[in-house]
Amino acid sequence: MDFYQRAGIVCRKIPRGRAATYGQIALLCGRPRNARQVGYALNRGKVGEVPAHRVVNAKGQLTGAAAFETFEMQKLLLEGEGIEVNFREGAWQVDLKKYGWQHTLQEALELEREFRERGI
DNA sequence: TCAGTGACCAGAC
DNA sequence: CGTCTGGCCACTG
Repeated sequence: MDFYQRAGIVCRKIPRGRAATYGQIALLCGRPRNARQVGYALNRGKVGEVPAHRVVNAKGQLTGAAAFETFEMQKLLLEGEGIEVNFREGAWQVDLKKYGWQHTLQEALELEREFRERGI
């Protein structure tokens, strides 16, 4: 399987106004323990054009902010979609209970089918 | 070849 | 609550 291609497809499915976690993307790619590689892939632009600002860590922290044009960019992009960003525990973060992407089983199965169709 | 380092995380305690 | 561990793997010196 091509993990990076899968990650790109998954990222493009994150709905506007929602945030997904690295672990969640790894899970949807069929590699539940590859959260680190998701961050690596985004950092190195290995996943193509994706809404990378919607990807946060398991606590909702904007840990990738430094990789954007300016440090505030990710926060501004999220706020532009109606997502609240608060400074807590020494970091900017979103409330995943409110804004987390609660993907359905349907969506997961749909992705699996898409991967199979594309042979990745 | 090898050890260290990351946009990480679930589970164990 | 907090801290630790092992799993992941491309890249670097």
